[in-house]
Amino acid sequence: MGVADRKARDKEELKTLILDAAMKLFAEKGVENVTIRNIAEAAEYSVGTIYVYFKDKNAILHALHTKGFTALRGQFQVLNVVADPMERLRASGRLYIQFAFQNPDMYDLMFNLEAPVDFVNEWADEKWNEGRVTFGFVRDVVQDCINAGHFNGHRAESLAFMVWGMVHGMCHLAITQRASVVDLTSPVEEGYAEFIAIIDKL
Amino acid sequence: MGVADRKARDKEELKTLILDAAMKLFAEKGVENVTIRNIAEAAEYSVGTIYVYFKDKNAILHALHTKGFTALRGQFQVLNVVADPMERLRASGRLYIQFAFQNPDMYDLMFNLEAPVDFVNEWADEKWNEGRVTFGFVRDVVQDCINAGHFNGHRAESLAFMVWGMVHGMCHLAITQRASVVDLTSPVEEGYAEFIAIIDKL
DNA sequence: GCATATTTTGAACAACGTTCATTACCTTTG
DNA sequence: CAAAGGTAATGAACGTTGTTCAAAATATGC
Repeated sequence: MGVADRKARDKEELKTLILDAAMKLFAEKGVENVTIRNIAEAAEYSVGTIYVYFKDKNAILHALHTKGFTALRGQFQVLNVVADPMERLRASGRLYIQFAFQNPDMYDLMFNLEAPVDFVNEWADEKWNEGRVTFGFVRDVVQDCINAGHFNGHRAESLAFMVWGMVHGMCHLAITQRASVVDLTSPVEEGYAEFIAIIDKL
Repeated sequence: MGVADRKARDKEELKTLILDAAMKLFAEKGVENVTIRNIAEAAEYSVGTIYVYFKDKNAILHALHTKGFTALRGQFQVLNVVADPMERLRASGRLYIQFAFQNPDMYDLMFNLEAPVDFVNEWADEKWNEGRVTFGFVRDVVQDCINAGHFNGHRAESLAFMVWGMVHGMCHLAITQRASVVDLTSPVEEGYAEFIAIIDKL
């Protein structure tokens, strides 16, 4: 096997090597069907080595989950060039949907991974930073819209959560196959178009 | 143990007995942490008996998932007494949110259970009936609103999906702890209030 | 070149979902 | 009532999982 003929690699690289192998397998076989032994084989290391670099399987899932939010946040940065806040809001939703559909497995990991006991404090107690920053971007966009005179009588925090929930909800329903009961060819796109039409009328 | 001192019970009842035991354990320990052996012990039967009544563990999850949608559909029926379609729409969302928060484990099961291979046809190919009927209720409400002159220029199917996505998305984020990054005491309620405010202005 | 520290290994363990030959129970018949 | 036949319940056993850890391999320092 490949275990024999591999080169010496830097230590920190190994962590990302394992993560890359895991992510690749998740995309191929689905998160549920990937074992630590699979990951070890794909990374060309033994099972024990995986546990030297990651406390347990959940730590791998959690690392990928964070990587996903970092990637999404990075994509959001690009939108800062859009001057008009309303257009920036529209584009945020479009980009979010695009991200979800281009990385459905990653998306699934980012939102269906239940907070493991080890990370439960990091989750509930103010410390889930990637999520905080990513939502913060959306809230800031909404706040900019309000400052520009839109959404009269609405508050940024709650309105931003509604928007996040709407876009996430449609993506989640689609990715978990629940949108098959909707008689549309592109439910998420068409649903989002309804939202755009609504805010255009406000 | 309890296995010895139990009475003879009707055959079809045993299936629901097993399901009730499973649901109870899910609520107590979380879906992930419940084993077939747990369920068997709670139902006071042996492991093998579980497999007489259910093909495998997924069949149990799928049965509960369907039970959940049936229950939700039943709750929706009550709303038919609400004459005004717009008020019925608002009430549907409120009831949906209430259902999700009163049965978070059931809700998790209903939407996070990935379509098992055995049921994949039932899902994708037009046969996921409980879901179809439940969504159909929402679409009909929206259609009634349109017929009554509201939501000018919108289509019932896509608008209904947007609404479903919004309410589901907020509930899902809250139940999976993601709403902790939102600086609100009741993110879902306040987010839904924003939606109500928006449609009141249309 | 030897000793020490670090990294990698994979056999072993407990617990899981699942199967199936065996046992226990119930019903029918003479 | 007793024997026969059918149905329901059983739990030991199997393969696979996540995880551990003493041992082996490799790298580093002197």
